[in-house]
Amino acid sequence: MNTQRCFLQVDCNNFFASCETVFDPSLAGRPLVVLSNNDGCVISRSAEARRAGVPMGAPLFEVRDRLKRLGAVVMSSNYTLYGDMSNRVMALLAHYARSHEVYSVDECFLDVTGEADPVALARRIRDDVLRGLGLPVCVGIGPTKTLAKTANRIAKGDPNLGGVFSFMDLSATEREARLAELAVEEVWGINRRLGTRLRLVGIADAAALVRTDRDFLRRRFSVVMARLADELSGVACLDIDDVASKKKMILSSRSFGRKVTSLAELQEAAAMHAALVAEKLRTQRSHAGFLQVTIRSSPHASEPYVRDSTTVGLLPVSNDSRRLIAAARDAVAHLYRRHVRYAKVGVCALELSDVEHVQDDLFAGRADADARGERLMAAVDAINRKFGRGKLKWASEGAAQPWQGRRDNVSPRYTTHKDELPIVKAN
DNA sequence: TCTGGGGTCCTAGGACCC
DNA sequence: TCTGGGGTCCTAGGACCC
Repeated sequence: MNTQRCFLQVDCNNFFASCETVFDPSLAGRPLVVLSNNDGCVISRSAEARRAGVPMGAPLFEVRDRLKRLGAVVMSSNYTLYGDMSNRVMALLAHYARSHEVYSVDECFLDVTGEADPVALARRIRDDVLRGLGLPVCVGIGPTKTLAKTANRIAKGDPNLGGVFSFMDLSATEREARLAELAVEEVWGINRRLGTRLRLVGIADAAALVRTDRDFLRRRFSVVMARLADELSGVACLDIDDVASKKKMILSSRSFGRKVTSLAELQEAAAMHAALVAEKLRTQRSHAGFLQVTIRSSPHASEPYVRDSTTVGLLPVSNDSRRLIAAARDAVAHLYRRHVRYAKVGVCALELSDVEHVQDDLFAGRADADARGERLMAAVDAINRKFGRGKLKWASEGAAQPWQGRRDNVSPRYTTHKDELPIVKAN
């Protein structure tokens, strides 16, 4: 017998803003926004800020007056806190299903195929996450991942649903009616550009997409679009990806707190990113075959936009911070142009391979020849794990780092740093 | 003055081969 | 005068996600 698949999609509401509120209850019920790195844009809003019309993604300088009028709280982002809370949510969710997929920092898919009452399970999950971690979540349920995702969107949009919506027991007519209410741009995987192209051929809502001939979608758009239509129709094409696969590229980049014109400072920043990339490579036990370095000015400034990048091969492949730093510094020196006001630098590791499967190079010798280097990196990582990232730095990263971004109002790292634990006072 | 960061997948088109 | 065609591999760029 063919059991119908059943997926739950759990998504934290306003995740970053909610994390802040958990540890500072005085924020509850107030308009609150969390900013991107460098205090640039709004990337998370409390329900109150959303209702007041603060747009997602808006640059701070454009909405600053409005936020002030609203009496809104404006926070810098605290990824240490959000990352730790995310781990706690995911660990809890893993208990409810035979397999689960951590889809993003605040989202998880659960495979609960065979579950007798998925709606009851979803309500229990909601209660447990709220009680255990203080975070509100919505749960979408469907026979495919895309329908579960869509159900979640419906649950989020209608307060009467109590945070849970299911496609499982709807008749074909009922399902079609729900999908007809969903603009095509609101479907997972369709954004503005694809939405515009779909509308040009008369597809304006999710129900219309389901009715469209798959061959046409494949030819006119892509296999992804045809698969999307299948998924929305209840035919499961996507499965749970439950083995955390290794990254195929690892990058680190950041805007500067102010424009940078000196080569020395650019190189310091590039060295810092290279060291971070190397550390991430070691964490997932990979070597990089190539390093790509990009430096650019601001695309918003009045002066001409400059964006230069170069890719250098690492022979033999490596995850040694010193080699990546040297390569990044050389690359920056090569790309650097005088008089450009640089806004950002990024370092990206490509062509990653497992350290367990080292491909020896005929000319460059054995990749693992430097056992001392490996021990050194292991020691550096151990110290930084124990005492906090960045405790041990490379001299070429610079000491003062005047190019670092702004973080004017960052909350304490409540859950990961002993000296920043929240203190509860009892009267 | 001030506009994020880290990823994945797919396709088109050129290079190259026979 | 007439100047092939089909297959594969690779890369850059586009589009999307959160």
